Formats: sequence, C-alpha cells, structure tokens
Amino acid sequence: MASPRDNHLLATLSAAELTNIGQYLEPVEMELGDVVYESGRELSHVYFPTTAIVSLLYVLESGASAEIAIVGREGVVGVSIFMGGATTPNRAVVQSAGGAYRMPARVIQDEFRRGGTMQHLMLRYTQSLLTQMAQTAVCNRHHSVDQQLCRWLLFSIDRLDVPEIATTQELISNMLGVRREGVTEAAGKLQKAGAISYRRGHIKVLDRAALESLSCECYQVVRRETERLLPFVAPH
Amino acid sequence: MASPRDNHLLATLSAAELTNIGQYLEPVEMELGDVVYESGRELSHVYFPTTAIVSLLYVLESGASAEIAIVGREGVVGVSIFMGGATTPNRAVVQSAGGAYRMPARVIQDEFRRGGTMQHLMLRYTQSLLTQMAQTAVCNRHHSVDQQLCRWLLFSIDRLDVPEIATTQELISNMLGVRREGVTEAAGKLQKAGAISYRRGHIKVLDRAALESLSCECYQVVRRETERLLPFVAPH
DNA sequence: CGGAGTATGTGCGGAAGCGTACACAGGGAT
DNA sequence: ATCCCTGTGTACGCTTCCGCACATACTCCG
Repeated sequence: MASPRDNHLLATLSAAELTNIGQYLEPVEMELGDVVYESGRELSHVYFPTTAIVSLLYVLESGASAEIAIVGREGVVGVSIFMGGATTPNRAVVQSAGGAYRMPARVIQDEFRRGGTMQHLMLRYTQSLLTQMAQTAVCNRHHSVDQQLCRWLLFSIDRLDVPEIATTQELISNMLGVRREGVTEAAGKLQKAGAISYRRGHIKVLDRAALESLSCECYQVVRRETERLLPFVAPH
Repeated sequence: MASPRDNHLLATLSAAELTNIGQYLEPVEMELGDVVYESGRELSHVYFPTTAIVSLLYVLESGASAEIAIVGREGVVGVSIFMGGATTPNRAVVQSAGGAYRMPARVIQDEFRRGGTMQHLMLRYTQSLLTQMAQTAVCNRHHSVDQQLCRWLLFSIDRLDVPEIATTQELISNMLGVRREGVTEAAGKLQKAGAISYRRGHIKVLDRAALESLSCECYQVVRRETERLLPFVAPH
C-alpha cells in the first residue's frame, strides 16, 4: 500500500509538516480513464499521485485532443487551486491506474498562504509544469510522431516502478493528438528495433537507452529542468 | 511618455503600493529583436511592458524555434524569479519595440513574499501564462498556419494601441515555427480577403472581426481565460 | 537618383501525416 | 471451445507543409 511519502512532493516535507496535514490527506484509487477534473469545473481537491499517472489534456471543440502535461508521483494535479484561478480550461484524465492522496482545496490554500516549504514546493513544481507545457508546444510543432512517442513512453515509465505501461495505442494517439494508425506505425518501428515489445493494451520498454536516442531533445530538457527545480523530487 | 500604470498589472496596485515600489521601477526602452533574457541565464530583473511586446521563444538545438507565449502590457516577463527557479529554458525577445519598467529580482521577490496584492496578481498572471502555453501546444498540433497567423495577429494588436504591427514575415515565421513562405501565403490570403493590408515590414489589421472568424478557437479561449483570471488587466 | 540589401512572391518535388476502409487477431465472456 | 468485441496491421489517395530555388520589388542610404 502506498504512503503519502510515495508522492515526491509530500516526501520533501518534514515529519512535522507532514503530520500537520496528514489528517487532511485522503487516499484514493483511480482507474484508467477516470476524469480527475473537467475543463472549467471548480476543483474540490488537489491530488498527489503516488502510483497513478494523470494526463492534462485539452479537448478542442472538434473533439480532437492533445496532452499538455503529464503528472505522476513527482507532482500534483490542481495547481490552479493555489494559483488563485480555481479552474483551468483543461481536463485531467487518469492515464495509468493507481493511487493518489487528495487534500481539500481550502487546506492546500491555507498551507500555501503560510508561505513555508509547501508554498516553495508548489511554486517550483508549477514552474516545472510551465517548462513541460512549453516543451510540449515546441515538440508538437517540430518533431515527428516517432520522436514524440519515444518522449511519451519515457515520461510514462519515469513515473512507474516497472517499465511497462497498460494502455492502448488508441489512448496514446489521443494523448499525442495524432491518428491511432500513426501510433501503430511508430510503435511497430520501435518494436522492430527491439526498443519495446507490446501486445494488446500492454507496452513494455526493453531498451530505455534506445528510446532516449530516438527521442527528440524535449525529453531530456524537461527531465533536466525538473531535476534542477526539484532535486529531491524528480522522477526515477 | 509611458507611466508604470500603462502596465495593467502595475495599474492594479493601490496608490500606496505603487508608491512603495516606485523607487525601484526603472523605465527601459527596448528595440525590436532585443533579447530580454537568454535561455538558462539568471534573470536580474522582471520586466513590466507598457508599449513593448515580448515573445517567449524556445530555440531548438537545430536552430528552429517556436513562440511559447506573448507578453505585453497585460503581463510581466520573468515569472521564474518569483516562482523560485531563477531561470527558464526559454529566450525572451522583443517582438514589438517599446517601453517597459523593470524591477530588480530581489525587490519583486520581497514584494511577493509579503503575500499581498502583488503575490496574488503574479500568481494569477502566471496561471494565465500556463493557459497560453497549453493552448499554444494544442494549436501547434491541430491548427493550420492560416489560423495560427490570425491568432498571432490578434494577440499582437490586443497589446498595442493601434492595429498595426511593425515586423517582417520572416520574424513572424520564427514565432510560429513555420516557413517564411508559409506566412507569405497565409498573409496573402488575408490581404485578398480584406482582413489586413501590408507592405515591407508593416502589417495593418483592417477587419478584426474577419480575423477572429478565421482564427481557431485558441484565440478566444486564451482571451476569455485571461479576462477571467485578471479582469482589470486583460488587454484591450 | 541609383544601387544594395532586404523583404516578398511563386513554383516546384517530396515528406509526413490525415481520413477512410477493411482485414485480421487476441483474449475475455458465455 | 467458441463467439464477439476491441485492438492492431496495412493500404490508398489527399492535403498541408517543408526545403529549395529563384524572380521581383520596396526602401534606405549614399
């Protein structure tokens, strides 16, 4: 069973700080596809994933979508609560089933206002989120589906204990904002190259280094920046 | 001559608050192409544009680039100073010459820590930046050069007093991360449609409504969200 | 007023990705 | 064991955008 400290942000708090807020932390289990929050809906809680991975998606009027950022045990879902906006025009969807701890909006707001470690952490994490979004924008403009799939796989396994992802190519295509067939083709190439193996709904990363070399620079840039901003928090 | 209150964030402060920090505000003039900060370089000041417009760009190893966000009189350049990260992997370039007020990093940090209006404003503005970046990511994935040019023109004139932009198609192509020829073609269509007129280095918006209807939803989404987050600050 | 340098117009061939259609196969449910 | 649903493989024509090449035209500067 996961403990709050399995979330790397919570793990950074001192024992005293964690005890203080512990009573407000509620463990939740999240299934693949669960919508943690809907675009424009006011958030009641922030979520600190432990084993779950959550994708921040933007869904266009046409129904097309694209992943904006990915949040796992290194982060928190719902920054708009302490940033002051209460809502965002994005949807948050569970991309990999697992656990999280959630905390009522008012509690995190109070903690944040106190201005201590928690505020510091939340702000730095939010900056890493800015970096991730910026890089996603550039990547969407300039890099191929093949490269982006590598980046996406790396981001995902960095947030899991085993290099194995339970998801379909269809779902991945929604995240990347490309056709399902595009993912099939790209995944086929990676499998042929021995970098991954997969079967219906399961992808296993066999050769992490190969993925890194086939990926665009975006993966490393975000990873390094996250490590810089949150040295005790970065995934892996 | 511009006053600090020409920046909409500064204008939101009370007379007393503004007087307090007034001594630290230094007016600066910025030329087209000036680099306000370089990727990874530590920022010495935050910049509050009044008449200038600054683009946040990411420059890839290949030299290709893409605009991540655009900051004018409604915002502030250098959020990483108060977010705690000190640097970002982006470059900030003056996209339209004009004035700004700058403030030493330590001063804004102290103001921010105080936790009053200034902190509140900076956080909400940062959230609006998150929205802008997220939308840029989606737009880069799903929308055509034509649509993106409309969006870009609208964002620009919203931050200017007159619907006229002094820039070249080459520079616009760097912002959008597309070929210069692509911009030429798109601009040609818009001119033929009577929405804009241009000559070497100058673009005039003739029919704002036409641009809005030719633009993708991204423009309105960001605009509305900015107005929601910063009702007394939004451009226009 | 004329030339240089820069900005814009245009026209290719090619690559990447899209939309569509359909065949096939894995594996859970009965 | 079989059926059926859902996930994956493959093919085709089409659109958009890219990379390149080069022609033209504006405007600033001497």
